[in-house]
Amino acid sequence: MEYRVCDNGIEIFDDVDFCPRHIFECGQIFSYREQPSENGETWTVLSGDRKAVLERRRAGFFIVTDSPEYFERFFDLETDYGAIKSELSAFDILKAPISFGYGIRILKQQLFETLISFIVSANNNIKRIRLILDRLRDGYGADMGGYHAFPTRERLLRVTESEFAALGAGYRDKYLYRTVRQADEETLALWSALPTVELRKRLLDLSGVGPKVADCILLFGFGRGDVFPVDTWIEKMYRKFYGDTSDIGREKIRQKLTDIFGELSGFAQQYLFYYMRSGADD
DNA sequence: TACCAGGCCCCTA
DNA sequence: TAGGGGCATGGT
Repeated sequence: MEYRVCDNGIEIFDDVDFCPRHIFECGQIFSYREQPSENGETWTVLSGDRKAVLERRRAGFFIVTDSPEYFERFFDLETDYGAIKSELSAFDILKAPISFGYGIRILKQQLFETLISFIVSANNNIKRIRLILDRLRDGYGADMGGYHAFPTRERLLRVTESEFAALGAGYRDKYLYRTVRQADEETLALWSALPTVELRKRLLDLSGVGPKVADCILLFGFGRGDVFPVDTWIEKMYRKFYGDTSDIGREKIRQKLTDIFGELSGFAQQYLFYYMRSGADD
């Protein structure tokens, strides 16, 4: 994909392998907003303490930001999604989902933010996840002038269980309280050197992190493509597409799907998730 | 008004 | 090791 990094942002000369709506609404991130604008769509996205605004251009987009290099990595611009889609299109099950979510890119998000966000995501709906995480940013994140940074672990150490509950986190309050004490940004960064299987074990030791949440952190934070998060939507998809009416559990579904898609599991999963959740499979 | 949501924890057997 | 009840709360 053709793009150019400049002082005040990034020019994207493509609207096929890069679509903000697909990227943001496919469920991998919660801190974004669409604004009505004259020339179509404008999006704001926050990552850690940084911000970017995406504006429509004639044949692509312009990403306005003070941190172009950061967002070049964040949007995974160096990866050839055309090649990934081409390879995955060999699977019948993915033809329609890829056609539907053609502009998806897997974001490379902050580790601590991804950890906290996906603990909140468990057994929750996306609108409420966004609500809770917005409150977390506004309540405990540094004021960056117009928006709040994602809170640091240092700051969250001073948040009580009942304060987490007051954000609307419900019974996840204790998971958040415990995990903030179990994991810090530096340790998570060190874990980046571990192979996926070992790294997954470390994540599963954290409170509120089960198989599905661990796989999301591996995919959206650590950039591991060899994981396939299985949630309620993927389970529905699996049962429907493969006509499986047995009592197969999510762990076995996960094993089957990672066997099928290998190193591209995470990408396949994201096209399928977006397709299913949008109700486009009817 | 029920049922559901990008599930996890913890107790049984 | 596997299975299942319980769980906060907002969306639909």
